[in-house]
Amino acid sequence: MSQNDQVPFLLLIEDDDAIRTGLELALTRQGHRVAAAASGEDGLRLFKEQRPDLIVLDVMLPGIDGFEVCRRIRRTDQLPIILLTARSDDIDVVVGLESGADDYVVKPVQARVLDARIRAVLRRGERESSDSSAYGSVVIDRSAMTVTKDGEDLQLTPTELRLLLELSRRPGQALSRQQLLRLVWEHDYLGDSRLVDACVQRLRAKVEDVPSAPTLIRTVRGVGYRLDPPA
Amino acid sequence: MSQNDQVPFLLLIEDDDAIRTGLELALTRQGHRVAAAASGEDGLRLFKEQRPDLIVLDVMLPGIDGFEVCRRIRRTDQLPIILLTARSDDIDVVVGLESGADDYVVKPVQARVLDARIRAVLRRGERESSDSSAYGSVVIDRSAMTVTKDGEDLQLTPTELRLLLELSRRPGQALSRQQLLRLVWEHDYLGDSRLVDACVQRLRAKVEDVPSAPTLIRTVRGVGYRLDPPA
DNA sequence: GTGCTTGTGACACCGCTGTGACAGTCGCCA
DNA sequence: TGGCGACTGTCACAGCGGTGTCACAAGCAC
Repeated sequence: MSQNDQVPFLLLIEDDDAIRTGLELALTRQGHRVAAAASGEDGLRLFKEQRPDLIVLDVMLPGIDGFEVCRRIRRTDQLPIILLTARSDDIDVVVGLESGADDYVVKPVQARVLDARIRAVLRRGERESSDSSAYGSVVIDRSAMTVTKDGEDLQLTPTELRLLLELSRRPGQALSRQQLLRLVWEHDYLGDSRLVDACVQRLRAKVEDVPSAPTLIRTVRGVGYRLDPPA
Repeated sequence: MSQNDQVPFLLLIEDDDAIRTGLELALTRQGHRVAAAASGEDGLRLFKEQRPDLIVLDVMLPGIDGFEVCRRIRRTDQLPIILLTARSDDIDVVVGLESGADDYVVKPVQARVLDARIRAVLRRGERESSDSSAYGSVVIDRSAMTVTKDGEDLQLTPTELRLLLELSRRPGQALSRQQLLRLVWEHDYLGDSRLVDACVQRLRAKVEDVPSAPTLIRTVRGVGYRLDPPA
């Protein structure tokens, strides 16, 4: 938020000379400060020395590969990491996100695409730095314990608020009724009552534009519910 | 506060070497002056010697833990303290704020996020150190220790005044009855007495235009109370 | 003692919450 | 494509719990 004036400092880890120097040039021209490394080892060293704001990391590296670099960094730090992967290989994507990366880009990559991803990831990080998060017109303020829609207070009840807070701690992740029961109600067993559904319904009535066609709190059939991150 | 120049002077207390040196570097690059300590004892000593403008304090420390460091500092000083906590553990958060911290950040932490929080807390502090703040027609004068409404002295009792001051230290933030009890009364446990409510009621009677429909001191159902910042 | 402040407990009120029945919807399979 | 079964949405209602309010007595300073 206060950082909008400051130039982001990136670390680019990529062994292919042509791609590395090309991206370094392009990203510099897009207004970033860039450091570059040609191997995983050099990358980790540079990371510790220079503390970049974000890392762009090739997956296929000689020696320590990108996934491993990612995991090692994640042990102590949570700066954004964008993976560069050779093909749109879904397995790679999964492993990458599991190893703690924030986003991935498929090679060959256009500098302006990469730049757009970089800015998106940095923006996301800044939004999370405040205690509030926005889902379309709905804004959750964790410190004030209020939820607003188009700027107006939604007056959620305590249970509705807790439910929304728990969902928003894991945006995009489906939570079962059991899990929600534990997280929100601190019960263990739900009979066959409509407890969770009823609360979700009440929450939708306040939060959604069209409660009968929810776009925020989605039903995951056979599982439970999921809070969709903003588009 | 010994340092009144432009660059904020931070004290970082963190026992993990990797995180400490990493954050020290990153924060320095973000434009802060940073001193660092690896234990609670060292931290307290450095604090007395160097008088930083703000402290970033890990909770899990060998020997004196972060909460205790926080409490000891708070006995004599009001400088902003940001806690670093291992997980988004709600209990930790509550205890942290009760021990007198101004904010908390969950580890692993992104340097950018921490920087944003630091600037936010410092900004808040600047607003406060101007010794008066206005909430609509209600003006709190910290140096005179008076509260006026439409220019007339409200004659708050000592407890009412302390309650209002604690609320106004965190405008817009909901505070639980437990937290208020610790901050204002320095008790640990509230039975099921209406202590906080009664005091809030008396304060509202003096401060609000329509005490039965409060606009300044809002009830946050299931949580506690919150002082609304001026529109 | 006098006057003010503060903590306590009783009480009423209001709105939240959980329940269960029923209707509606979705997906699967023939 | 249509039907069936399972799953989900919806609703009304009664009980409950949190909050506002108040009176009173103890504490305290003068």
